[in-house]
Amino acid sequence: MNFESNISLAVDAIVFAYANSKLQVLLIQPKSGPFQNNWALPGGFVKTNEGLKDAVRRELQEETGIQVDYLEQLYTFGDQVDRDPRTRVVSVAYFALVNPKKLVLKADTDAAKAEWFPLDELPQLAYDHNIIIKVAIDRLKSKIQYQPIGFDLLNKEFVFSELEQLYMTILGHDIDRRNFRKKVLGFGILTETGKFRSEGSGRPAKLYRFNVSKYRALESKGFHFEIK
Amino acid sequence: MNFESNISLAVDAIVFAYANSKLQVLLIQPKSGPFQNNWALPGGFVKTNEGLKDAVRRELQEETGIQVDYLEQLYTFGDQVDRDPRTRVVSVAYFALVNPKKLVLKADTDAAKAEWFPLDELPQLAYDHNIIIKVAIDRLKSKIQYQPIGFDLLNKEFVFSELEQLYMTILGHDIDRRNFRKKVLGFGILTETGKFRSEGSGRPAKLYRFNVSKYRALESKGFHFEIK
DNA sequence: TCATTATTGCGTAATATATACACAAAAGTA
DNA sequence: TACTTTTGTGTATATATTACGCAATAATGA
Repeated sequence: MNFESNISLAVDAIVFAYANSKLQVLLIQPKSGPFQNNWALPGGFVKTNEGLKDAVRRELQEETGIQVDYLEQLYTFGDQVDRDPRTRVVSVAYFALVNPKKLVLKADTDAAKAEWFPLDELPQLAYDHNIIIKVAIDRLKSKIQYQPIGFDLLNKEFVFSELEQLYMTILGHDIDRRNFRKKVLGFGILTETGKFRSEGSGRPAKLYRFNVSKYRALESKGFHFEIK
Repeated sequence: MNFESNISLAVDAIVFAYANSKLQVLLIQPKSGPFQNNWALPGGFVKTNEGLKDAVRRELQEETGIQVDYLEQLYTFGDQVDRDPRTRVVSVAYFALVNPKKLVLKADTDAAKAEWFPLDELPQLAYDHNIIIKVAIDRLKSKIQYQPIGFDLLNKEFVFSELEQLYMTILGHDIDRRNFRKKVLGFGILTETGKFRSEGSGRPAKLYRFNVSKYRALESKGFHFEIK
């Protein structure tokens, strides 16, 4: 059996952040290749002795200096043989979330030019990356409804209106403040910090924290997170 | 940039069928390689100019002679560098369903030895295929709850008790016959054929058919299939 | 052929969940 | 100190889910 392959294996990362009531995607400016005028998802070829997830983490570090808060495999793009005009490349796309602190990109890495783009202002994208982003948005939209991953898009301590805004932005429909609060608090997975935050005018808001261990405990007892 | 790769790309298929109130998985006996004494998932290396899904279909045809009724990408296994003791192999696993007619495997293809195994009687498996199957079961379990893929495991014309049994088997808990029927019929995605089936003793049962176009129409109007 | 057994088909009441909706409290601002 | 902004809270209604028993139809065997 011959193990030589003419297929190159790459990974790409779709990193989402949340700022200004908008979802943001992290893009880089390719230094080389056929798409130097376009922006692209961070990513690159997998090394022979490197796990896929490790490859994503490495590329993200190298190209953007970012360490993500949530990372999961999204989909492997390899049905279209000419995705990359140079050679056959199959790409395993990963889906990542970061909290707002990561929005300021450090320039002190050997990072390529990297920037955040709001979803509704995406530039021309390289390869099939617009399709990949679409798939990632779908995943985010559906997963945020049955897994508590939204908290990874917020600061550790957050205010109810932020959580609510986040869900409205991602799901694309209004949410009743009272019912939302009632439901989420009813889960018993948030801890009051006792602190308040006062942003401009208006009554100061209670700061909450997502309680991972409580969530895990409830989950193992059959609790099922769900927000529609 | 150098495109040579030492990573081989494979596809594997987890094909489920439903028989004797049990889920069955399709396995093959490897002709070569380090696992000739074990059974393995059908699959093989992807050709340079072949889409991933095409590769799965080809391998399934070659190794088992089967054409599946439902096929979707499951997960790409590539975090463990030594999954295959011979060389680095990343495998894109696909998840497939077939109806009961396909349970009789044709011997007239150039198929390797292929057999159906009930999930609770799986033999020793090659590579990390037991893990892959576990992931596939999880997917089936969750997906059958929000997509009408269960019908792909039944004959075109089926009886309510079969559908109910299928769900009980996969979800692993009892279902109230009346509530189940009420709910599913309420969806409006089944068509009565007008025919009946009498299996042994007992009152003959109405034969139904899954109405794909009705489902699509409802879906586009916001209908959301869900069975817990 | 008639009683028995097995399986299907069906409705209603009780409970739980989701939705709709308005006003007071706490801060900043003019 | 009046006005604006934002947060925090409860109740009534509608909807969905669950629990539950009995008659109809066929095969089987005494």
